Amino acid sequence: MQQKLNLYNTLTRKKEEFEPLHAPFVGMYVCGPTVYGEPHLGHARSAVTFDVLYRYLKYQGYKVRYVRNITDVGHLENDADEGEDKIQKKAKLEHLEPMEVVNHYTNIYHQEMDKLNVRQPDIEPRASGHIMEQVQMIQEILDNGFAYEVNGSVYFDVQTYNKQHKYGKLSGRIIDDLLNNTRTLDGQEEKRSPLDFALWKKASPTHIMRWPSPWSEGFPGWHLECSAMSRKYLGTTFDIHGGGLDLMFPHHECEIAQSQASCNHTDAAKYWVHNNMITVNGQKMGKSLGNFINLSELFSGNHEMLEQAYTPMTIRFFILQAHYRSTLDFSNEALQAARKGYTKLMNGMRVLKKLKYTEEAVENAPDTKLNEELQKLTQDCFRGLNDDLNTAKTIASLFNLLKKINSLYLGQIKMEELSRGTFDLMRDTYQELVGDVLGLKEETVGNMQDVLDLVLTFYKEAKEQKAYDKVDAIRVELKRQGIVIKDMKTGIDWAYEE
RNA sequence: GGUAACGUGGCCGAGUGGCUAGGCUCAGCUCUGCAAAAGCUGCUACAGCGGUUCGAAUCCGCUCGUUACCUCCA
Repeated sequence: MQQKLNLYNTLTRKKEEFEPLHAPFVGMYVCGPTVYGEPHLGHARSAVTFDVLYRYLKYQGYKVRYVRNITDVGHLENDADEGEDKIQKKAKLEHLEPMEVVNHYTNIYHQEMDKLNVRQPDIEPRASGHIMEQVQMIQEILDNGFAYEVNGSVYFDVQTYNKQHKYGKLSGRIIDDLLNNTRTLDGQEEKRSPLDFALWKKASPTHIMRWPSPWSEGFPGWHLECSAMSRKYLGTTFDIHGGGLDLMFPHHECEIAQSQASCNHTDAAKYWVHNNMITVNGQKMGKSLGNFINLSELFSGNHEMLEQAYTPMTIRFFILQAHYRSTLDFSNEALQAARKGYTKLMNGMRVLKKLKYTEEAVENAPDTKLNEELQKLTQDCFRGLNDDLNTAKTIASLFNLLKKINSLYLGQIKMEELSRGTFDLMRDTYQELVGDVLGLKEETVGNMQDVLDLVLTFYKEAKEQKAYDKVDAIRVELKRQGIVIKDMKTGIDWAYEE
Protein backbone atom coordinates (compact mmCIF):
# COMPACT_ATOMS: atom_id res chain seq x y z
CA MET A 1 0.00 0.00 0.00
CA GLN A 2 2.67 2.48 1.01
CA GLN A 3 6.27 2.75 0.10
CA LYS A 4 8.38 0.16 1.84
CA LEU A 5 10.24 0.41 5.09
CA ASN A 6 13.64 2.01 4.80
CA LEU A 7 16.23 1.56 7.50
CA TYR A 8 19.50 3.32 8.07
CA ASN A 9 22.19 0.70 7.93
CA THR A 10 25.25 1.61 9.99
CA LEU A 11 27.26 -0.81 7.87
CA THR A 12 26.69 1.12 4.65
CA ARG A 13 25.91 4.51 6.23
CA LYS A 14 22.87 4.74 4.05
CA LYS A 15 19.14 4.34 4.27
CA GLU A 16 18.25 1.10 2.56
CA GLU A 17 14.97 -0.45 1.61
CA PHE A 18 14.27 -3.29 3.99
CA GLU A 19 14.27 -6.60 2.18
CA PRO A 20 14.35 -9.70 4.39
CA LEU A 21 16.74 -12.50 3.50
CA HIS A 22 13.95 -15.05 3.62
CA ALA A 23 10.61 -13.25 3.47
CA PRO A 24 8.18 -13.46 5.15
CA PHE A 25 10.55 -14.42 7.94
CA VAL A 26 12.62 -11.81 9.71
CA GLY A 27 15.37 -12.50 12.22
CA MET A 28 16.20 -9.71 14.59
CA TYR A 29 18.81 -9.66 17.34
CA VAL A 30 19.17 -6.84 19.83
CA CYS A 31 21.77 -6.48 22.56
CA GLY A 32 19.96 -6.52 25.87
CA PRO A 33 21.10 -5.40 29.28
CA THR A 34 23.95 -6.55 31.44
CA VAL A 35 22.00 -7.34 34.56
CA TYR A 36 24.12 -5.91 37.32
CA GLY A 37 22.05 -2.82 38.04
CA GLU A 38 18.64 -1.28 37.67
CA PRO A 39 17.46 -0.39 34.20
CA HIS A 40 17.63 3.32 33.42
CA LEU A 41 16.32 5.70 30.80
CA GLY A 42 18.97 4.62 28.34
CA HIS A 43 17.83 1.01 28.50
CA ALA A 44 14.31 2.22 27.90
CA ARG A 45 15.28 4.02 24.73
CA SER A 46 16.90 1.01 23.18
CA ALA A 47 14.09 -1.30 24.23
CA VAL A 48 11.33 1.03 23.05
CA THR A 49 13.07 1.75 19.75
CA PHE A 50 13.42 -1.89 18.81
CA ASP A 51 10.03 -2.70 20.25
CA VAL A 52 8.50 -0.33 17.72
CA LEU A 53 10.57 -1.86 14.94
CA TYR A 54 9.41 -5.32 16.05
CA ARG A 55 5.80 -4.20 16.23
CA TYR A 56 5.92 -2.47 12.87
CA LEU A 57 7.47 -5.45 11.13
CA LYS A 58 4.77 -7.67 12.56
CA TYR A 59 2.15 -5.13 11.60
CA GLN A 60 3.40 -5.37 8.04
CA GLY A 61 2.81 -9.08 8.14
CA TYR A 62 6.34 -10.37 8.62
CA LYS A 63 6.92 -13.41 10.76
CA VAL A 64 9.52 -12.01 13.10
CA ARG A 65 11.77 -13.90 15.46
CA TYR A 66 13.04 -11.34 17.91
CA VAL A 67 15.97 -12.36 20.08
CA ARG A 68 17.19 -10.09 22.86
CA ASN A 69 19.84 -11.42 25.19
CA ILE A 70 20.54 -11.06 28.87
CA THR A 71 24.22 -10.63 29.60
CA ASP A 72 24.92 -12.41 32.82
CA VAL A 73 28.55 -13.33 32.45
CA GLY A 74 31.71 -12.18 30.74
CA HIS A 75 31.12 -8.48 30.83
CA LEU A 76 34.22 -7.10 32.50
CA GLU A 77 34.79 -3.77 34.12
CA ASN A 78 37.55 -3.09 31.66
CA ASP A 79 39.62 -4.87 29.12
CA ALA A 80 42.55 -5.63 31.34
CA ASP A 81 43.17 -9.08 32.71
CA GLU A 82 42.36 -7.83 36.18
CA GLY A 83 39.04 -6.50 35.02
CA GLU A 84 36.40 -7.84 37.29
CA ASP A 85 33.19 -9.32 36.02
CA LYS A 86 30.39 -6.80 36.53
CA ILE A 87 28.04 -9.38 37.94
CA GLN A 88 30.63 -10.87 40.25
CA LYS A 89 31.58 -7.46 41.55
CA LYS A 90 28.01 -6.66 42.43
CA ALA A 91 27.53 -10.08 44.01
CA LYS A 92 30.51 -9.54 46.28
CA LEU A 93 29.28 -6.12 47.27
CA GLU A 94 25.89 -7.39 48.26
CA HIS A 95 27.00 -10.79 49.58
CA LEU A 96 24.95 -12.66 47.04
CA GLU A 97 25.41 -15.49 44.62
CA PRO A 98 26.08 -14.11 41.15
CA MET A 99 22.94 -15.79 39.92
CA GLU A 100 20.94 -14.04 42.62
CA VAL A 101 22.16 -10.73 41.26
CA VAL A 102 21.32 -11.85 37.77
CA ASN A 103 17.82 -12.97 38.66
CA HIS A 104 17.11 -9.93 40.74
CA TYR A 105 17.96 -7.41 38.06
CA THR A 106 16.51 -9.51 35.26
CA ASN A 107 13.19 -9.52 37.07
CA ILE A 108 13.29 -5.79 37.57
CA TYR A 109 14.18 -5.30 33.93
CA HIS A 110 11.17 -7.36 32.88
CA GLN A 111 8.86 -5.49 35.21
CA GLU A 112 9.96 -2.09 33.98
CA MET A 113 9.73 -3.15 30.35
CA ASP A 114 6.19 -4.38 30.96
CA LYS A 115 5.28 -1.01 32.36
CA LEU A 116 6.67 0.64 29.26
CA ASN A 117 4.51 -1.72 27.20
CA VAL A 118 7.62 -3.19 25.60
CA ARG A 119 6.75 -6.59 24.22
CA GLN A 120 8.82 -9.51 25.31
CA PRO A 121 11.18 -10.86 22.70
CA ASP A 122 10.45 -14.29 21.28
CA ILE A 123 13.66 -15.66 22.71
CA GLU A 124 15.63 -14.17 25.56
CA PRO A 125 18.80 -16.21 25.90
CA ARG A 126 21.33 -15.83 28.68
CA ALA A 127 25.04 -15.90 28.08
CA SER A 128 25.63 -18.32 30.94
CA GLY A 129 23.22 -20.78 29.35
CA HIS A 130 25.23 -20.90 26.15
CA ILE A 131 28.76 -21.64 27.26
CA MET A 132 28.97 -24.75 25.07
CA GLU A 133 28.03 -22.82 21.97
CA GLN A 134 30.60 -20.21 22.79
CA VAL A 135 33.33 -22.76 23.41
CA GLN A 136 32.54 -24.37 20.08
CA MET A 137 32.75 -21.04 18.32
CA ILE A 138 36.12 -20.29 19.87
CA GLN A 139 37.37 -23.64 18.65
CA GLU A 140 36.27 -22.80 15.13
CA ILE A 141 38.01 -19.45 15.24
CA LEU A 142 41.17 -21.16 16.54
CA ASP A 143 40.97 -23.81 13.83
CA ASN A 144 40.65 -21.12 11.20
CA GLY A 145 43.78 -19.44 12.49
CA PHE A 146 42.26 -16.22 13.73
CA ALA A 147 42.93 -16.73 17.42
CA TYR A 148 45.71 -17.89 19.69
CA GLU A 149 45.96 -19.35 23.15
CA VAL A 150 48.14 -17.97 25.92
CA ASN A 151 48.18 -19.45 29.42
CA GLY A 152 44.70 -20.89 29.13
CA SER A 153 43.18 -17.75 27.66
CA VAL A 154 42.24 -17.36 24.01
CA TYR A 155 42.49 -14.07 22.16
CA PHE A 156 41.20 -12.99 18.80
CA ASP A 157 44.06 -12.08 16.47
CA VAL A 158 42.83 -8.83 14.99
CA GLN A 159 45.81 -8.16 12.75
CA THR A 160 45.84 -11.60 11.15
CA TYR A 161 42.14 -11.26 10.62
CA ASN A 162 42.57 -7.83 9.12
CA LYS A 163 44.89 -9.18 6.44
CA GLN A 164 42.05 -11.19 4.91
CA HIS A 165 39.03 -9.26 6.04
CA LYS A 166 38.40 -5.74 7.08
CA TYR A 167 38.36 -5.10 10.79
CA GLY A 168 36.60 -1.81 11.50
CA LYS A 169 34.13 -1.87 8.65
CA LEU A 170 31.16 -1.15 10.86
CA SER A 171 32.60 1.65 12.95
CA GLY A 172 34.71 3.08 10.15
CA ARG A 173 37.89 2.64 12.09
CA ILE A 174 41.30 2.26 10.53
CA ILE A 175 43.40 -0.36 12.18
CA ASP A 176 46.63 1.67 12.08
CA ASP A 177 44.93 4.59 13.77
CA LEU A 178 43.66 2.27 16.43
CA LEU A 179 47.11 0.89 16.99
CA ASN A 180 48.62 4.32 17.33
CA ASN A 181 46.00 5.63 19.64
CA THR A 182 45.02 2.79 21.88
CA ARG A 183 45.73 3.63 25.44
CA THR A 184 47.93 1.27 27.28
CA LEU A 185 46.10 -0.74 29.87
CA ASP A 186 47.61 -2.79 32.59
CA GLY A 187 47.70 -6.53 32.40
CA GLN A 188 47.68 -6.88 28.67
CA GLU A 189 51.00 -8.58 28.31
CA GLU A 190 49.32 -11.81 27.21
CA LYS A 191 47.98 -10.20 24.09
CA ARG A 192 50.06 -9.94 20.97
CA SER A 193 48.42 -6.67 20.15
CA PRO A 194 46.38 -4.26 22.23
CA LEU A 195 43.61 -4.54 19.67
CA ASP A 196 43.15 -8.25 20.27
CA PHE A 197 40.18 -9.10 22.40
CA ALA A 198 39.43 -12.01 24.67
CA LEU A 199 37.37 -14.96 23.49
CA TRP A 200 38.08 -17.02 26.59
CA LYS A 201 39.62 -15.95 29.84
CA LYS A 202 41.25 -18.25 32.33
CA ALA A 203 39.64 -17.68 35.71
CA SER A 204 41.81 -16.37 38.48
CA PRO A 205 41.56 -18.33 41.75
CA THR A 206 39.13 -15.77 43.17
CA HIS A 207 36.87 -15.73 40.16
CA ILE A 208 33.55 -17.33 41.02
CA MET A 209 31.86 -17.76 37.68
CA ARG A 210 33.83 -20.42 35.81
CA TRP A 211 33.26 -23.19 33.35
CA PRO A 212 35.45 -25.93 31.94
CA SER A 213 36.86 -25.61 28.45
CA PRO A 214 39.64 -27.18 26.37
CA TRP A 215 41.94 -24.30 27.36
CA SER A 216 41.27 -23.70 31.01
CA GLU A 217 38.59 -23.35 33.59
CA GLY A 218 37.33 -19.88 32.84
CA PHE A 219 34.68 -17.77 31.22
CA PRO A 220 33.86 -16.39 27.78
CA GLY A 221 34.62 -12.91 26.52
CA TRP A 222 31.80 -10.44 26.36
CA HIS A 223 31.61 -10.06 22.59
CA LEU A 224 31.26 -13.76 22.05
CA GLU A 225 27.87 -14.38 23.59
CA CYS A 226 25.99 -12.30 21.04
CA SER A 227 27.73 -14.03 18.17
CA ALA A 228 27.05 -17.49 19.56
CA MET A 229 23.45 -16.89 20.54
CA SER A 230 22.39 -14.98 17.43
CA ARG A 231 23.87 -17.77 15.34
CA LYS A 232 22.13 -20.44 17.34
CA TYR A 233 18.67 -18.92 17.10
CA LEU A 234 18.80 -16.91 13.89
CA GLY A 235 21.43 -18.62 11.77
CA THR A 236 24.83 -17.53 10.56
CA THR A 237 23.38 -14.57 8.70
CA PHE A 238 20.20 -12.84 9.75
CA ASP A 239 18.29 -9.69 8.96
CA ILE A 240 18.62 -7.09 11.68
CA HIS A 241 21.13 -6.56 14.45
CA GLY A 242 20.30 -3.74 16.82
CA GLY A 243 21.73 -2.07 19.87
CA GLY A 244 22.87 1.21 21.36
CA LEU A 245 25.28 3.38 19.45
CA ASP A 246 27.84 2.94 22.19
CA LEU A 247 28.02 -0.75 21.40
CA MET A 248 29.06 -0.19 17.82
CA PHE A 249 32.69 -0.25 18.76
CA PRO A 250 34.15 -2.47 19.89
CA HIS A 251 31.28 -4.84 20.69
CA HIS A 252 29.54 -5.07 17.33
CA GLU A 253 32.75 -4.75 15.41
CA CYS A 254 34.03 -7.80 17.25
CA GLU A 255 30.82 -9.67 16.58
CA ILE A 256 31.26 -9.17 12.86
CA ALA A 257 34.85 -10.35 13.08
CA GLN A 258 33.91 -13.42 15.12
CA SER A 259 31.19 -14.39 12.74
CA GLN A 260 33.47 -14.06 9.75
CA ALA A 261 36.33 -15.83 11.46
CA SER A 262 34.29 -18.78 12.70
CA CYS A 263 32.01 -19.65 9.82
CA ASN A 264 33.05 -17.28 7.06
CA HIS A 265 29.80 -15.41 6.94
CA THR A 266 30.11 -11.77 6.11
CA ASP A 267 28.69 -9.09 8.39
CA ALA A 268 26.58 -11.50 10.51
CA ALA A 269 23.51 -9.34 9.88
CA LYS A 270 22.27 -7.58 6.77
CA TYR A 271 21.12 -4.44 8.57
CA TRP A 272 22.90 -2.99 11.58
CA VAL A 273 20.70 -0.54 13.42
CA HIS A 274 21.85 1.69 16.26
CA ASN A 275 19.85 3.92 18.54
CA ASN A 276 21.40 7.11 19.84
CA MET A 277 21.92 8.11 23.44
CA ILE A 278 19.87 10.07 25.92
CA THR A 279 21.67 13.12 27.22
CA VAL A 280 21.40 15.25 30.32
CA ASN A 281 22.37 18.86 29.74
CA GLY A 282 23.94 17.75 26.49
CA GLN A 283 26.01 15.01 28.11
CA LYS A 284 25.49 11.34 27.59
CA MET A 285 23.54 9.61 30.32
CA GLY A 286 25.68 6.74 31.42
CA LYS A 287 26.80 4.62 34.28
CA SER A 288 30.35 5.86 34.16
CA LEU A 289 29.23 9.48 34.42
CA GLY A 290 26.83 8.70 37.24
CA ASN A 291 24.19 10.98 35.73
CA PHE A 292 21.70 8.29 34.85
CA ILE A 293 18.14 8.08 36.11
CA ASN A 294 16.67 4.69 36.85
CA LEU A 295 13.24 3.90 35.51
CA SER A 296 11.93 3.25 38.98
CA GLU A 297 13.08 6.72 39.96
CA LEU A 298 11.32 8.24 36.98
CA PHE A 299 8.12 6.41 37.82
CA SER A 300 8.27 7.49 41.45
CA GLY A 301 9.77 10.95 41.00
CA ASN A 302 12.34 10.04 43.58
CA HIS A 303 15.51 11.60 42.17
CA GLU A 304 17.10 14.98 42.69
CA MET A 305 16.90 15.85 39.01
CA LEU A 306 13.16 15.14 38.86
CA GLU A 307 10.53 17.72 39.68
CA GLN A 308 7.80 15.10 39.69
CA ALA A 309 7.00 11.50 38.82
CA TYR A 310 6.45 10.54 35.21
CA THR A 311 4.31 7.65 34.07
CA PRO A 312 5.69 4.88 31.87
CA MET A 313 3.64 6.01 28.89
CA THR A 314 4.98 9.53 29.29
CA ILE A 315 8.47 8.10 29.03
CA ARG A 316 7.53 6.01 26.04
CA PHE A 317 6.01 8.99 24.27
CA PHE A 318 9.02 11.14 25.16
CA ILE A 319 11.30 8.60 23.50
CA LEU A 320 9.10 8.21 20.44
CA GLN A 321 8.77 11.92 19.85
CA ALA A 322 12.39 12.03 18.76
CA HIS A 323 13.97 10.07 15.96
CA TYR A 324 15.91 7.11 17.33
CA ARG A 325 19.19 8.16 15.69
CA SER A 326 19.18 11.61 17.30
CA THR A 327 20.37 12.27 20.77
CA LEU A 328 17.49 13.09 23.04
CA ASP A 329 17.96 15.57 25.83
CA PHE A 330 16.35 14.90 29.16
CA SER A 331 14.62 17.70 31.03
CA ASN A 332 11.60 18.08 33.26
CA GLU A 333 10.09 20.54 30.82
CA ALA A 334 10.41 18.09 27.96
CA LEU A 335 8.83 15.31 29.98
CA GLN A 336 5.96 17.51 31.09
CA ALA A 337 5.32 18.44 27.49
CA ALA A 338 5.46 14.76 26.59
CA ARG A 339 2.84 14.00 29.22
CA LYS A 340 0.43 16.47 27.66
CA GLY A 341 1.10 15.33 24.14
CA TYR A 342 0.56 11.73 25.15
CA THR A 343 -2.71 12.60 26.87
CA LYS A 344 -3.89 14.39 23.77
CA LEU A 345 -3.25 11.33 21.63
CA MET A 346 -5.08 9.13 24.12
CA ASN A 347 -8.07 11.45 24.22
CA GLY A 348 -8.15 11.00 20.47
CA MET A 349 -8.39 7.24 20.94
CA ARG A 350 -11.36 7.69 23.22
CA VAL A 351 -13.08 10.10 20.86
CA LEU A 352 -12.58 7.68 18.01
CA LYS A 353 -14.31 4.89 19.90
CA LYS A 354 -17.40 7.05 20.20
CA LEU A 355 -17.45 8.15 16.57
CA LYS A 356 -19.75 6.15 14.31
CA TYR A 357 -20.04 6.50 10.59
CA THR A 358 -23.65 7.32 9.88
CA GLU A 359 -25.03 5.15 7.14
CA GLU A 360 -27.69 7.59 5.96
CA ALA A 361 -24.99 10.12 5.27
CA VAL A 362 -24.11 8.21 2.14
CA GLU A 363 -26.94 10.04 0.39
CA ASN A 364 -24.94 13.26 0.35
CA ALA A 365 -21.97 13.73 -1.88
CA PRO A 366 -18.69 13.54 0.04
CA ASP A 367 -16.34 16.47 -0.02
CA THR A 368 -13.66 15.30 -2.42
CA LYS A 369 -11.07 17.77 -1.28
CA LEU A 370 -11.49 16.88 2.38
CA ASN A 371 -11.37 13.17 1.63
CA GLU A 372 -8.18 13.56 -0.30
CA GLU A 373 -6.67 15.62 2.49
CA LEU A 374 -7.49 12.95 5.05
CA GLN A 375 -6.12 10.21 2.86
CA LYS A 376 -2.90 12.16 2.48
CA LEU A 377 -2.68 12.63 6.25
CA THR A 378 -2.99 8.89 6.83
CA GLN A 379 -0.33 8.24 4.23
CA ASP A 380 1.95 10.71 5.98
CA CYS A 381 1.68 8.63 9.13
CA PHE A 382 3.07 5.61 7.31
CA ARG A 383 5.57 7.65 5.37
CA GLY A 384 7.16 8.66 8.66
CA LEU A 385 7.53 5.09 9.85
CA ASN A 386 8.82 3.94 6.50
CA ASP A 387 11.43 6.65 6.51
CA ASP A 388 13.84 4.94 8.86
CA LEU A 389 11.26 4.48 11.59
CA ASN A 390 10.82 8.21 12.05
CA THR A 391 8.31 8.09 14.88
CA ALA A 392 8.64 11.84 15.38
CA LYS A 393 7.26 12.41 11.90
CA THR A 394 4.55 9.85 12.41
CA ILE A 395 3.43 11.41 15.66
CA ALA A 396 3.31 14.84 14.02
CA SER A 397 1.10 13.39 11.29
CA LEU A 398 -1.08 11.68 13.87
CA PHE A 399 -1.63 15.02 15.55
CA ASN A 400 -2.70 16.47 12.23
CA LEU A 401 -5.11 13.60 11.82
CA LEU A 402 -6.31 14.11 15.37
CA LYS A 403 -7.37 17.68 14.59
CA LYS A 404 -9.74 16.33 11.98
CA ILE A 405 -11.00 13.65 14.33
CA ASN A 406 -11.75 16.25 16.99
CA SER A 407 -13.44 18.48 14.44
CA LEU A 408 -15.66 15.57 13.44
CA TYR A 409 -16.46 14.93 17.07
CA LEU A 410 -17.45 18.56 17.59
CA GLY A 411 -19.49 18.59 14.41
CA GLN A 412 -17.23 21.19 12.83
CA ILE A 413 -16.78 18.69 10.07
CA LYS A 414 -19.95 16.85 9.11
CA MET A 415 -19.75 13.11 8.84
CA GLU A 416 -21.52 13.14 5.48
CA GLU A 417 -18.57 15.04 4.03
CA LEU A 418 -16.54 11.87 4.40
CA SER A 419 -16.85 8.71 2.42
CA ARG A 420 -17.13 5.51 4.39
CA GLY A 421 -13.77 4.39 3.07
CA THR A 422 -12.03 7.56 4.21
CA PHE A 423 -13.57 7.34 7.64
CA ASP A 424 -12.52 3.72 8.09
CA LEU A 425 -9.03 4.47 6.84
CA MET A 426 -8.67 7.37 9.24
CA ARG A 427 -9.98 5.44 12.21
CA ASP A 428 -7.97 2.29 11.54
CA THR A 429 -4.76 4.16 10.85
CA TYR A 430 -5.00 6.18 14.02
CA GLN A 431 -5.97 3.31 16.27
CA GLU A 432 -3.51 0.82 14.84
CA LEU A 433 -0.54 3.13 14.72
CA VAL A 434 -1.02 4.65 18.14
CA GLY A 435 -1.97 1.42 19.86
CA ASP A 436 -0.40 -1.48 18.00
CA VAL A 437 2.71 0.04 16.44
CA LEU A 438 3.74 2.88 18.74
CA GLY A 439 2.52 0.78 21.64
CA LEU A 440 0.87 3.63 23.53
CA LYS A 441 -1.91 2.54 25.80
CA GLU A 442 -4.26 4.26 28.17
CA GLU A 443 -3.11 4.74 31.70
CA THR A 444 -5.85 4.96 34.24
CA VAL A 445 -5.65 8.36 35.77
CA GLY A 446 -6.69 9.35 39.22
CA ASN A 447 -7.56 7.20 42.16
CA MET A 448 -10.43 4.72 41.80
CA GLN A 449 -11.16 4.93 45.51
CA ASP A 450 -11.70 8.70 45.31
CA VAL A 451 -13.99 8.35 42.33
CA LEU A 452 -16.00 5.66 44.10
CA ASP A 453 -16.31 7.80 47.20
CA LEU A 454 -17.72 10.57 45.06
CA VAL A 455 -20.28 8.20 43.53
CA LEU A 456 -21.27 7.05 47.01
CA THR A 457 -21.79 10.64 48.07
CA PHE A 458 -24.23 11.16 45.20
CA TYR A 459 -25.84 7.84 46.06
CA LYS A 460 -26.39 8.98 49.60
CA GLU A 461 -27.84 12.32 48.47
CA ALA A 462 -30.17 10.59 46.07
CA LYS A 463 -31.42 8.34 48.87
CA GLU A 464 -32.01 11.27 51.15
CA GLN A 465 -34.02 12.94 48.40
CA LYS A 466 -35.85 9.64 47.87
CA ALA A 467 -34.88 9.78 44.21
CA TYR A 468 -34.99 6.01 43.96
CA ASP A 469 -34.70 5.88 40.19
CA LYS A 470 -31.26 7.49 40.55
CA VAL A 471 -30.39 5.22 43.45
CA ASP A 472 -31.27 2.16 41.40
CA ALA A 473 -29.37 3.45 38.38
CA ILE A 474 -26.20 3.86 40.41
CA ARG A 475 -26.59 0.37 41.88
CA VAL A 476 -27.12 -1.21 38.48
CA GLU A 477 -24.11 0.49 36.90
CA LEU A 478 -21.76 -0.30 39.78
CA LYS A 479 -22.92 -3.89 39.77
CA ARG A 480 -22.02 -4.06 36.11
CA GLN A 481 -18.51 -3.11 37.19
CA GLY A 482 -18.49 -5.87 39.79
CA ILE A 483 -19.09 -3.56 42.71
CA VAL A 484 -21.95 -3.76 45.20
CA ILE A 485 -23.11 -1.01 47.51
CA LYS A 486 -23.54 -1.90 51.13
CA ASP A 487 -26.21 0.07 52.97
CA MET A 488 -25.47 -0.34 56.62
CA LYS A 489 -26.84 1.33 59.69
CA THR A 490 -23.42 2.74 60.29
CA GLY A 491 -23.00 4.17 56.84
CA ILE A 492 -22.51 3.39 53.22
CA ASP A 493 -19.62 1.44 51.76
CA TRP A 494 -18.84 -0.64 48.74
CA ALA A 495 -17.42 -4.11 48.24
CA TYR A 496 -16.43 -6.33 45.36
CA GLU A 497 -19.31 -8.50 44.26
CA GLU A 498 -18.78 -12.02 45.48
C1' G B 1 45.98 13.20 19.39
C1' G B 2 42.70 10.13 15.83
C1' U B 3 37.64 9.40 14.02
C1' A B 4 32.48 10.76 13.70
C1' A B 5 28.53 13.81 14.69
C1' C B 6 25.83 18.06 16.13
C1' G B 7 24.43 23.61 16.74
C1' U B 8 16.54 24.95 14.35
C1' G B 9 12.02 29.94 17.40
C1' G B 10 10.71 30.52 25.21
C1' C B 11 11.44 24.67 25.80
C1' C B 12 11.55 19.79 23.32
C1' G B 13 12.02 18.14 18.51
C1' A B 14 11.16 16.82 12.67
C1' G B 15 13.07 18.44 8.20
C1' U B 16 19.54 16.49 3.15
C1' G B 17 17.65 22.63 -2.48
C1' G B 18 11.83 25.46 -3.70
C1' C B 19 6.05 22.59 -0.53
C1' U B 20 2.56 24.64 7.10
C1' A B 21 6.50 19.67 10.68
C1' G B 22 4.49 18.54 15.35
C1' G B 23 4.09 18.84 20.75
C1' C B 24 4.57 22.06 25.08
C1' U B 25 4.53 27.36 26.62
C1' C B 26 2.50 32.39 25.79
C1' A B 27 -1.41 35.90 23.65
C1' G B 28 -6.18 36.47 21.27
C1' C B 29 -10.80 34.55 19.21
C1' U B 30 -15.01 30.79 18.74
C1' C B 31 -17.84 27.71 21.80
C1' U B 32 -19.47 28.06 26.98
C1' G B 33 -23.80 29.42 33.35
C1' C B 34 -18.42 29.20 35.18
C1' A B 35 -14.43 26.28 33.85
C1' A B 36 -12.15 22.68 31.03
C1' A B 37 -11.72 20.20 26.50
C1' A B 38 -11.74 21.05 21.36
C1' G B 39 -11.31 24.25 16.99
C1' C B 40 -9.20 28.77 14.79
C1' U B 41 -5.45 32.79 14.70
C1' G B 42 -0.93 34.93 16.15
C1' C B 43 4.23 35.16 18.25
C1' U B 44 9.40 34.55 18.08
C1' A B 45 13.98 29.83 13.75
C1' C B 46 17.42 27.73 11.29
C1' A B 47 25.38 29.44 15.59
C1' G B 48 28.50 33.25 12.71
C1' C B 49 30.94 34.67 8.12
C1' G B 50 31.81 33.65 3.10
C1' G B 51 30.74 30.61 -1.38
C1' U B 52 27.83 27.43 -5.09
C1' U B 53 22.71 28.14 -7.08
C1' C B 54 17.32 31.28 -10.32
C1' G B 55 16.57 29.66 -5.14
C1' A B 56 19.74 26.83 1.01
C1' A B 57 18.10 25.40 7.65
C1' U B 58 19.32 21.73 3.79
C1' C B 59 25.44 21.55 -0.61
C1' C B 60 30.90 23.56 -0.01
C1' G B 61 34.74 26.33 2.92
C1' C B 62 36.31 28.84 7.26
C1' U B 63 35.38 30.48 12.42
C1' C B 64 33.07 29.74 17.11
C1' G B 65 30.59 26.33 20.37
C1' U B 66 28.88 21.36 22.05
C1' U B 67 29.09 16.14 22.11
C1' A B 68 30.16 11.02 21.13
C1' C B 69 33.55 6.91 20.07
C1' C B 70 38.76 5.52 20.55
C1' U B 71 38.46 1.81 28.03
C1' C B 72 32.89 -0.42 30.80
C1' C B 73 27.96 1.71 29.45
C1' A B 74 21.40 1.07 25.78
